[in-house]
Amino acid sequence: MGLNFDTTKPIYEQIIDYIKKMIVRGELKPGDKLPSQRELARKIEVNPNTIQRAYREMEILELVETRRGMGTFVKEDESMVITMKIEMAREAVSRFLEEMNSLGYTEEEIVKFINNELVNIKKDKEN
Amino acid sequence: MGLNFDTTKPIYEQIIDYIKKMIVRGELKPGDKLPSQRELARKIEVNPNTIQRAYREMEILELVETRRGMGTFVKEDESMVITMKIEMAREAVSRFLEEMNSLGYTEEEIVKFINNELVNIKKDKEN
Amino acid sequence: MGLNFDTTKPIYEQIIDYIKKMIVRGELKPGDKLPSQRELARKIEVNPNTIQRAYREMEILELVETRRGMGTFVKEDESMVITMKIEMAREAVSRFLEEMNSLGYTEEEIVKFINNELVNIKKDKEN
Amino acid sequence: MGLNFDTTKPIYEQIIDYIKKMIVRGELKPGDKLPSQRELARKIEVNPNTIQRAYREMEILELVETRRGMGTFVKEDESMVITMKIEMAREAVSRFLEEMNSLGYTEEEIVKFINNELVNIKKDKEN
DNA sequence: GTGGTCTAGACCACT
DNA sequence: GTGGTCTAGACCACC
Repeated sequence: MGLNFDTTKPIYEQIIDYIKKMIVRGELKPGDKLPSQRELARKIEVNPNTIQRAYREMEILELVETRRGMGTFVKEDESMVITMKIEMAREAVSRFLEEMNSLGYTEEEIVKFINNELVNIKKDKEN
Repeated sequence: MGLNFDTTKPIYEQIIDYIKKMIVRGELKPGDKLPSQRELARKIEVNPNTIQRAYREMEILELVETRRGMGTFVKEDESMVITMKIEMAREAVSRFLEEMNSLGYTEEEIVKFINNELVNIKKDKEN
Repeated sequence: MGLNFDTTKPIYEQIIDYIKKMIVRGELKPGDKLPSQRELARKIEVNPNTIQRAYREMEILELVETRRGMGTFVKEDESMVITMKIEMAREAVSRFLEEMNSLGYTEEEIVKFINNELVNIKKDKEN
Repeated sequence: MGLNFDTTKPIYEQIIDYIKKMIVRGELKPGDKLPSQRELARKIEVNPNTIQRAYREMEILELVETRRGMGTFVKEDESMVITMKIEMAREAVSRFLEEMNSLGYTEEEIVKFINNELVNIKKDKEN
């Protein structure tokens, strides 16, 4: 049946996603300092090593850079932010299209459906 | 930070989701027999009681009906299938819109984006 | 002969019936806490899983809601209580009419009979 | 909580009820012969001793009489039939009133309710 | 063979 | 403490 029961995402990946979203939304701008590993660990009640791993992976991906004794900073690379935003949006779209396909919707139906929903949401907001 | 690390879905819910999708896609039609609880348990290697729970919940939800000694069958209720399809699509759309919002996209941008993506996909298919 | 000898109701259904009646009678009001699963299991001497099943079914039916670590509570939905009361009364009436029919009574006779009985009961109470 | 889980009625009592209903409805008239114990046992797939017990109890209650070598017959006592019909109806009414009371209905409400239901049933039949 | 009920008990998460 | 999930296995009823 192709079922895959263990769907947990590692915590460090969830942290990466969260920080990437903050960057993409502009809540963390190029050059901004991330919270210190220890501080963040305390705040979200996670082992400091988990934060360490998340920051390390983001450094490998060149999203952030660590300056010894200074902390971890968002890279000064505006184009990276833009690329990342598009890439993450593409992934969201692709997951969404896959899911709608798995429900048996064709591309045309998907467009109709989402337009309908947006109209509904607008109406809701007006009231 | 509003993080919620435990993202596991219970196995029985994943089974329900999977079967609901099969119904919605028409791979299981009203009146069709589901695999027997024991057979499915062997196949996907979970305890028969877990399957039992999934089937039972679907029965309470009136998606399926069980006949003692005969098996478990998709309910003969075409309108239920249609309702379910729309409801599941709505949920998918809502999750998607939320995610795009969390990336900082407005409604208009989302529509543009998804149309672009669909055009890209069409091009890919043509090649 | 159409006889059906096995008339046992599952324990979990009997528990559901009992609690539904308490809700309908107002002994359990919307928002009230049900006894904890373990406490009730001890009290009526059944396995905690049996209680769990009864509570779970009531949750799917949206009669109660459970809050992790807090307990299980009657839903804050007064209209649900009213609907349930009427539905349960209808079932009782229908069972009764069926039984009277099986004794050979017509509708008119049934009405007469029950009115007579009520008069008798009133008299009994007065003495 | 006053719950009583074992609600099974002995099979021989269920058989007695069934035959009493046939007598009350006039499907078995005073003087009629009941099916032989062996025949009935085969028919409803029950141990002959169970039938034996049911017939024996009905004899004690003076509903039937056994004539050696001839079989078992409904007693030639029309007034007994009438008494029994009333008694069984009273029991049904009493069970019904009890149940409605347990749902929180007063006598007046019960009368209203049952009249309503009867009107509904009539309407259903007309269509 | 099928599903239905119930028990026993482990382990986890939330408060 | 609370409920939630899952496993293991017994026993029963229907076909």
